[in-house]
Amino acid sequence: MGPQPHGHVTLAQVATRAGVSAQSVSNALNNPERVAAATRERILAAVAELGYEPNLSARALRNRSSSLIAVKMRPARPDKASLLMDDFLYVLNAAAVDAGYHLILCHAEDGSAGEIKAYRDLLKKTSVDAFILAETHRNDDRVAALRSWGVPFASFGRSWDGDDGLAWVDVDGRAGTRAATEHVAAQGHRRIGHIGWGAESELGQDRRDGWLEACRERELETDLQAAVVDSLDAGRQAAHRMLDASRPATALVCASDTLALGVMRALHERGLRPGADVAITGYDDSPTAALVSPGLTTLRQPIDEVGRQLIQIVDNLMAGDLRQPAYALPQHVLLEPELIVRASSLPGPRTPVR
Amino acid sequence: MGPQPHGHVTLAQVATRAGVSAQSVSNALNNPERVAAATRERILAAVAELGYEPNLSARALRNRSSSLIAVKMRPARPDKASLLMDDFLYVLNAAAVDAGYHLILCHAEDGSAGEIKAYRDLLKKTSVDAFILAETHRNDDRVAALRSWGVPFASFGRSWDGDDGLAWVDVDGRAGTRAATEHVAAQGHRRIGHIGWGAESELGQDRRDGWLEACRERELETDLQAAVVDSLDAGRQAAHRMLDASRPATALVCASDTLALGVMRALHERGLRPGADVAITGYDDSPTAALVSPGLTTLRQPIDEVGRQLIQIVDNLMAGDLRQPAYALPQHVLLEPELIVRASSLPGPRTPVR
DNA sequence: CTGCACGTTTTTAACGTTAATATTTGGTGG
DNA sequence: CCACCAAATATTAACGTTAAAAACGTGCAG
Repeated sequence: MGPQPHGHVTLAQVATRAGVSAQSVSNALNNPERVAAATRERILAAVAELGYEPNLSARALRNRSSSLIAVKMRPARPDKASLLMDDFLYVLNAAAVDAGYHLILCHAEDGSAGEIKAYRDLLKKTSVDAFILAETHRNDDRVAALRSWGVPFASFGRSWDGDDGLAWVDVDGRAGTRAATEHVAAQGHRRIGHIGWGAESELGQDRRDGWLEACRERELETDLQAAVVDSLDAGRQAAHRMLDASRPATALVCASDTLALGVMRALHERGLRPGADVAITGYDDSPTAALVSPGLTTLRQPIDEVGRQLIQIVDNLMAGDLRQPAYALPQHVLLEPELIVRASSLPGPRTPVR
Repeated sequence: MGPQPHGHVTLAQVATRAGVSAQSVSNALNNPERVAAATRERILAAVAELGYEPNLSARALRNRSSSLIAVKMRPARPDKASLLMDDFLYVLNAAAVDAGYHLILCHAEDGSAGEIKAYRDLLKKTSVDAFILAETHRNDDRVAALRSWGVPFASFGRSWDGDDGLAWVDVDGRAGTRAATEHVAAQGHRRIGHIGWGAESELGQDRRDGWLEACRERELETDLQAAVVDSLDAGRQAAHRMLDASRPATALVCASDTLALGVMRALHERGLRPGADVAITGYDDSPTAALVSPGLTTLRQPIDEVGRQLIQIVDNLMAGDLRQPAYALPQHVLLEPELIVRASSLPGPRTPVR
């Protein structure tokens, strides 16, 4: 009585079983209101009995839509605290499956030429329905390309060039860094430095601004700042500079966990203790942050929510796509990060007891 | 002169352009030897000119194969050093794309019931061509299910029940732990403890065996061992126990970076220095290992190679599938991990200079 | 009793590809 | 000059689904 061992059950077989036409079965499943209640029940019984599942290839061909959403994989740089890509993919996929889609991975170098070609190929070949981008920047080629093709897409990371047509979900970096700065200020710190990224990074500027604002409100000096690349060693060297200053930093707010871990390395080299001697905060709540000793105070991005929202946006776009090709319903979602306080920013006991 | 703005180019359009039938175009692309050289060139020119890319949905429907390989995403547990899933997916995807496939993510709880149903659904609905599993264990339901369905699949992680029909790629955990043990022994350590996982984990036993062997060869005691769950806190507590022993450990070889980081936490709590006071080694070379201070000595798994091999195996299986349904060409690949020596296992300078 | 509208169901055709089969072409040997 | 063969190309049909149009009652107003 179980389902067939092999040879996928088709619509036609279900139709025969239920004594109706194939189209009625299709309707019963996709447009239930079009078929009479009694017939519908009979059909659904046959579907359940035979264990029918629609063949997505056929449906994709017929509908010109694959229910696949493409996401780009980035290589995990060895030097960096894994940027929650792992978690992000997981929640994104969960949300996608929930909404009836599947995630398909896109492979391309970060260089935009090959990347755009990869997108186009994917689009032409597999009929990918939508794209999820991460880390868009000013004048992003990918955004231009995807829009010119009329494909629904959404970005994790806002449009920095004030492009209202772009749908995005982002996390408020300024508010995050501000919270971290206020937190260390509340511990009594007055010489609070910031280690972040160069001016070419809009994200970096945003995070730095939060520190600037918080310092100005408290009339703290803002001379201790560094704009470096995102690597352990860059953070380490910047920390050494700020600790060698005539009036050295007692707290360092960083734009990433990677940089903060570089600071910890510097302290380790100087025989100083994170927390007790110098307060440190990072950004991202990478797995590493919870695992180092002492634990790293950091900002957790609500990626579950980011994932859900992104899928919802492309889902909407795909529905709306039927009426308007573009700028139908631009959506922007700005979420708040959460400050996770660990020992790296607290004076703590001299010799902690277990 | 560019390709059409929209409305995907079809085989028929190329055929018209080249003045041949659609089938000839199909042949020119898939079975070049069947068409005359002159015609082939004319066709390929038309293909290039129109920017034709085959529609994979149509091809999937016709061929009953989607060129999609399913991989399961796991939730990244907060307590764990990100288990290289990120990197693994990246290299796996790169290898897949290289071989003409795409990776599609599978979502399911780890509980086997729902997971198998998810696999089956994917198989029925999308015509997924193959599966990649990770961390198979003894009497794995998934292996049984996939085999019963006759789907090609390969596993990252060997078959622990001596199942020769299962194709797998794995990394030699025993050799890895042995290398770590020999490394600390070479530093002069004589009281070398091991913190690993319980007997239910075949992987854990394998890694422990490497430590046991290395100790026995050197006639070192093996009384300092702990079998715990894979969490920071478990590692931390086990470390405290081994340091409280009457003849305490001076080196701790761990089955994972997570456990090793727990040991570091314990040392931090006791005011001891990793490397200088107690040598520590981990396993996996998670991003965290390079970022903590001091850096964590650990074993790097050659995941690039793992990814390539896995894809090659399923690729072979899919080719061979035409002749033999199963046990056609079972493949087993055992790779060696690489010991990455960092400061956590070295006596090092008392106060390192930058 | 005819005609018409409505709710329900079936038929037809198409999405783009390719295996299987059929047809054409050019060349050989009888 | 015809029969025959091989190579090259064309035609047919099918993969499973669904939009669109057609067909089928059934009830109701004229």
